[in-house]
Amino acid sequence: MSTIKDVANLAGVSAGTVSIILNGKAAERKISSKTQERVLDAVKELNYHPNISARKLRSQYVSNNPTIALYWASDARVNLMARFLKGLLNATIQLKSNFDIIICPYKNDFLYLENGLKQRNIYNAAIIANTSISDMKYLENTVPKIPVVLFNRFSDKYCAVHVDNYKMGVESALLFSKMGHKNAAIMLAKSVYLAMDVRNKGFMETCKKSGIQILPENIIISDNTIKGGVEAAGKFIKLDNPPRALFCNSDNIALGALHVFNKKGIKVPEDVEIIAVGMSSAENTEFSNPPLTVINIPMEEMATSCIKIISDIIDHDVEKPTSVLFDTPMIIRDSCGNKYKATWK
Amino acid sequence: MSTIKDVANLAGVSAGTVSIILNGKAAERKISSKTQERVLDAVKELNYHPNISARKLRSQYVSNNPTIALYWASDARVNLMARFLKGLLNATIQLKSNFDIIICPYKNDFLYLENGLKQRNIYNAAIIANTSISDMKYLENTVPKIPVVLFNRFSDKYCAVHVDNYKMGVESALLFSKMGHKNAAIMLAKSVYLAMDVRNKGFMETCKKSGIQILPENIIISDNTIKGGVEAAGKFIKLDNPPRALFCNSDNIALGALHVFNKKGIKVPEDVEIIAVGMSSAENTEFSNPPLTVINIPMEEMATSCIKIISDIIDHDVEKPTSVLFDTPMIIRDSCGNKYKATWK
DNA sequence: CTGAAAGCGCTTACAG
DNA sequence: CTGAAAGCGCTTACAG
Repeated sequence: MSTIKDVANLAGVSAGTVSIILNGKAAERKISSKTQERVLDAVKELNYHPNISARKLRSQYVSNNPTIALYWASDARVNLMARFLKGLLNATIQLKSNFDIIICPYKNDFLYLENGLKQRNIYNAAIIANTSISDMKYLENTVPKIPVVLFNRFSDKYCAVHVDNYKMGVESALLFSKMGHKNAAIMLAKSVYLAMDVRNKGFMETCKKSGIQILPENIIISDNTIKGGVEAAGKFIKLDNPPRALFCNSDNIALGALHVFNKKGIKVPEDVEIIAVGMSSAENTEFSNPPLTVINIPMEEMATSCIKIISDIIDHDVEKPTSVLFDTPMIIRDSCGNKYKATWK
Repeated sequence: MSTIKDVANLAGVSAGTVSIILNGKAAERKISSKTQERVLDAVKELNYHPNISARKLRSQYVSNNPTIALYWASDARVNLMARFLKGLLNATIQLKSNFDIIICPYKNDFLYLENGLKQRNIYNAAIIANTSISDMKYLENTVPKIPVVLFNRFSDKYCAVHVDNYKMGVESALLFSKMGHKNAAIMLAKSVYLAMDVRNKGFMETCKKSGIQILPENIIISDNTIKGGVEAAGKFIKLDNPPRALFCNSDNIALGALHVFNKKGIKVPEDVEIIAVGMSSAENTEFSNPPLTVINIPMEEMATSCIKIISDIIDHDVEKPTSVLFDTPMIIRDSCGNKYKATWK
């Protein structure tokens, strides 16, 4: 990286002159056009671009906002990011935008490569989202140089904003049980994320306890996309005895399944009842045909909470790791449990 | 804002000592625990947080990435942001992540309050998205201190990545005309954005030329949300003679309308044909019931293009404002024009 | 155990 | 018309 001095040397002028020209004050300071030309040529030749840190430091009238890194797995569902960012924007507006939020895409399982966590001179703090199992292992065994808040994950060691994934599975199984089901199917997003596995576990273990059978062939694995749901439903309808209860650990999958069911004349909830985990925008499941019963993960509120914790940390108001557990309310709609709507807690 | 010197003074030590303690090297340097305590107390009392710019400047082993501001209207559709960010992440990964992207939420009509454009010491360059009419006016009449790329807008004065909104409306009208329609309805997102108005104009003017009538009562205005579409459809079905051709200037609205039509037993495309402008994630319209015919705005590719232009600007490879116009292909699906699928360009 | 000083890359008031 | 120098807030090698 070349500096203003390099440019000055190449152009045969002083650094101050280069600065004046680059800041558009050449006319005002009556710099000769020849000098200007030489300087601009040198800038191009050296591919010089100014060091913003130095500029900021020097020109102090600029408010110096704390810089927050948002580590987001680049292959994670983008819809989630949208909901997250919505909450985050709300928070920054509420808190009068006192932070610079920098988006740091990372590859799952490779969080350990990120320098921002290892050095204290890049960001003031970090929010880490979508960690894989091995990313979490890395975090458990390292000491980041900056304060960290985990999004949608939990650890004793860190501040965390999370939900009870196991409970989501449990409640879905309980509702199916209440509806009298003895068999269930499950569509799973294949995933490097812990959270989804825990959901499945909660569902399956509670089914077992409640006398609901889940045959191995009724466990269908797919991508966490609408298309993935379409493919999963293709397998589902070919089953010999398709269960009349279906749990989807992501609403994308459920929307894809719904598409296929509608096309094939399979009626929801008459022929099959569906419960999904609400990860993407609430509107999508609220106005599907039929509207889907979902367990809603309040992404926006969780994001806001993240920012508030970060804000407290930066103000030195956090003594030790604190975590916030968000409730995940079951939103009963037409696809399952409508007759219990009034009584379901 | 307090500095390390303030902390040092209050604690009665030198700035160097404070730095050592704050960087976790107290043990290694055998700083007495009393001193450490005094310093940490002072940090808290002054609510000190380190100036990242100064840290970066001093510790040069940190790569000094150019900082790009992403100005995004905070009330704009979040789904759009998701698609945009997807393209942006792809680009940063492709280009080996040579940029720091800072999210700068702004309020529509108030872009002129943003300091980042007026000073050259905050960001190296900016992408501006979702400008309102008055924001555009501001941009036309000002000279930003940093390079700017407009997203989904056009101006002679700036680099821009955009689409032909008028043409979208024209092509929709032409397809309806080809299908033999003589009447059409239109559901419009009420909007501060220019782009949407231009679409409507293109549609309406071409309808007129093609002998398609749009009665005033067949122009329905709603929010650019699925719920908005639900409400608009509520009005639509109460019309005395609802047209059999419906243009929605956003796919959100179309999805909401579809929800209502399905519920009321109105068949698409038999009873009414729909064309929508595809702004949110492609999957949503691909797997609706029925799948929607859309004019797709390639948000992801446009975002990637933005980053590439920014990259060229920073490398001094852009002489004067360049703009990239993206094609918006009509994707024919079941909701309209299926019989022309093969022949439609 | 702690301090004084140099220097990161810039900008700007001042001098000539 | 242009240059030399100070200084923004930090960190670190060095001195004691």
